[in-house]
Amino acid sequence: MPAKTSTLAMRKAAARRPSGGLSALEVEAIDLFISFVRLLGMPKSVGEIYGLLFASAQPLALDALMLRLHMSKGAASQGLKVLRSFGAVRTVYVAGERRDHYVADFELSKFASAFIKEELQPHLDSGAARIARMEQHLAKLPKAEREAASVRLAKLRHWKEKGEAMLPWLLKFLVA
Amino acid sequence: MPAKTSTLAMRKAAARRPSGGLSALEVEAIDLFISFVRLLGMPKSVGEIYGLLFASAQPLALDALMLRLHMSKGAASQGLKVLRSFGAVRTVYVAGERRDHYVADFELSKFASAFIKEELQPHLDSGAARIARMEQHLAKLPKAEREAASVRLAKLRHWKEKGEAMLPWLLKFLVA
DNA sequence: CATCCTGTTCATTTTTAATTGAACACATTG
DNA sequence: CAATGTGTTCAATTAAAAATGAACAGGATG
Repeated sequence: MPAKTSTLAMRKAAARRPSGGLSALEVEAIDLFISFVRLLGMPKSVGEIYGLLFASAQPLALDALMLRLHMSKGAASQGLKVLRSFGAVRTVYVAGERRDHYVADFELSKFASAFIKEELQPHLDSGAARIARMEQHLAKLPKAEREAASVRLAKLRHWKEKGEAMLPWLLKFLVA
Repeated sequence: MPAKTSTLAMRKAAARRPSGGLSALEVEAIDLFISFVRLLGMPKSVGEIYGLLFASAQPLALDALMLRLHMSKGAASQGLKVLRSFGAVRTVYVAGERRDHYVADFELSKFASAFIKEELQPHLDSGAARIARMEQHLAKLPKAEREAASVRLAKLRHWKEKGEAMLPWLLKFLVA
């Protein structure tokens, strides 16, 4: 059974901008999230979608997003896919509606932990693998070069350890 | 007076690859730093340059970078410019050489603090400004919409504060 | 002071990333 | 079971970012 998710006044307000007029508040939210997702290296369409859902009092379906953001169906579908994939957005049941309706999950930490798990962690791992390989190469160098190189490698190892120490902390901080 | 920065053996090794042959170690270092700078949203040429300087036992001049990385003069010049700008790289005096020679500064924290100061901090600031503007808009909304929106705004404020709390800590952690 | 050397800048080109839109698969409906 | 509604995928297009290379400015050199 659906919860009462919107008031009559809200529905009226939404009806007043059926095909794209965005309120000043919505525009600010969208801008905010565009720059946020860009910082994480995601396409701006993802920020647009999340921003609008974040600001919207009602759940929105794919065509509402297309219409109000002037975005193609493909982009909206893909954007929702990545947002779903890390739980930043979820579908809600809307009585008598056939199409999926989406709402934003307010836990911003979902962005952060997805970023950490999908970007930072793999980078650290491949970095560690590369350092290991460099150690192999090191052994084969003539002594003169080896000494200079091993100092540098020690630096890399140190950074790697620092990164590995930081990630869990960062994750905890953001999720808390 | 110049310090003794390279041995004869090193010079010979360098001479063996005058125009681009990169050692296995250099290739690994370059790959590592390419993926690192990409993570920070910088062009890969910056990672190539820093990677080669990091791995190189001798200071390198602009043409050496061009030659060994197969990179245009413009790209090398620009890349060095950004690396200099946050102190990841510096020039060293080399006796009897007219052109500038560069070495990598090993404090990786320079990348991190540059990123924080030039990317994260401005984002947080503009985010704060946007939230303030949203609060203005909020006041003008009809009551029904205002209530839902103010819950969301409170969320945003909370994230903003979290970010502001995190940055100094992060900076300290990385520089330490 | 004319010439060469070194490095920077910036308009153009190339490369890479994101978006579009049409084809498709699948479910629903009459 | 045809027709319609909904959402996904992916080849083609468009837009954004980065690299190139030629023009330039300033400094050294003879």
